[in-house]
Amino acid sequence: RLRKWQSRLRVSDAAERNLAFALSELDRIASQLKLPRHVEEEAARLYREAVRKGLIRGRSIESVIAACVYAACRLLKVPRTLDEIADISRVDKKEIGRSFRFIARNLNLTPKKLFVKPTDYVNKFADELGLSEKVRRRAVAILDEAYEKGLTSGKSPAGLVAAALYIAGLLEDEKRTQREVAEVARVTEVTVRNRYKELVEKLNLKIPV
Amino acid sequence: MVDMSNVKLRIENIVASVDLFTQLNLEKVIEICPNSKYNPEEFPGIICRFEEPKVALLIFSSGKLVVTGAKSVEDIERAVNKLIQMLKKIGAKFGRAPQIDIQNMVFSGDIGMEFNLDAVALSLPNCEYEPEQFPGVIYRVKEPRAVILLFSSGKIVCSGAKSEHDAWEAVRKLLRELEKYGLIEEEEEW
DNA sequence: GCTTTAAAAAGTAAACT
DNA sequence: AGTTTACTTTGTAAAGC
Repeated sequence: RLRKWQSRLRVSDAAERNLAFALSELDRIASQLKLPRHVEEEAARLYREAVRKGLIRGRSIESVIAACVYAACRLLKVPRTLDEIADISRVDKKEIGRSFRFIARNLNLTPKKLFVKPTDYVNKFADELGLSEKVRRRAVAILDEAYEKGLTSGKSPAGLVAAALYIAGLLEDEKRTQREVAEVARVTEVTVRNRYKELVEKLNLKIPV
Repeated sequence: MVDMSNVKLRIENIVASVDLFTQLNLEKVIEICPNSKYNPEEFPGIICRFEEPKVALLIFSSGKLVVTGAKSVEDIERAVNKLIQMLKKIGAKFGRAPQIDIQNMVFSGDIGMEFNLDAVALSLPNCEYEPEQFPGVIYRVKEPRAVILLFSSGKIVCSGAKSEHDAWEAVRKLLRELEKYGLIEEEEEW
């Protein structure tokens, strides 16, 4: 009897310790990424639900916390790339991505709920690049037309937004280099060039020389 | 009725497990396998490649094998028989015919139509689509058990099926779902 | 869970020219 | 700016850590 009681105490002790560790890790990530409080709270809620459903089994607490942060950002439309989260997490991007897909499947986080409009990324990247409202609107128009013409399926949203901002910058005479847009979007210059090439060709854009 | 007349499937890879029902001394086996690799510290089996038929074999001391890379079941049988002839030269005894089980067949294919994967992900239940991580929609079919990767070009990859018939059934089920959610006839309405 | 093996899809990354 | 090679995803068995 006493033994059983003690083991239950031990189990809840471990569970509490794990939760405390998880929440401190969440705090660390949230403050470094300067996430709004509601995003951090949503990530904590997702984590508790994941624990309740036994989704942590076989995964590290850190990868699940990072995955919950990414999921909360997507759910609440607060753009953050997986790379930004992976940079400050101890686990790599691949592992966080796996945990993210696993919790998304099991917490019914459908693609619809997780969908973030390219527009939201436009504003985030444009903020970091110091681009005007005019350039942002032009970039969104380019992205909308690209979507209508079926040029976006399967492509990295970050890469598309980076190229759209690069083009919009050229068209509105607020040029940013490929290197600059690639850096804020966390994609390579080659990806910016590839998307740029396709958008300019298929949307018949005239780039001023 | 689902129209499968424009759908194509092609075998790309077959994985089979084999039991030779004989214990093997791997130290002796490596000496007769030309292009082979054996590092028990990193992997317990011998990794051996045949050029004809073109397959890769994993050979274990229990006498069990894994044959991968084959394009037909016949290739697997030929590879197993070829290995048995080689093993006989180093004194291995075979009292009965090997047991071959097909474990996985991978197909590449084409549905013959382009897709707006955002639209597919929004309406098709139980699918995954994370273009930042992988360009295709991942769709799992329960019965027959298989997974289909669907790309915007309409090209597909079907893996996990245990027969060509199962792969076709899995693709048929995906098409039924796509049709059910109005994702098939689209062509202009992106 | 991991280790190793095979092959395709289409996108992106890393390393070069 | 563009090429080559390599890696992302899916599934599967083997023996052992």
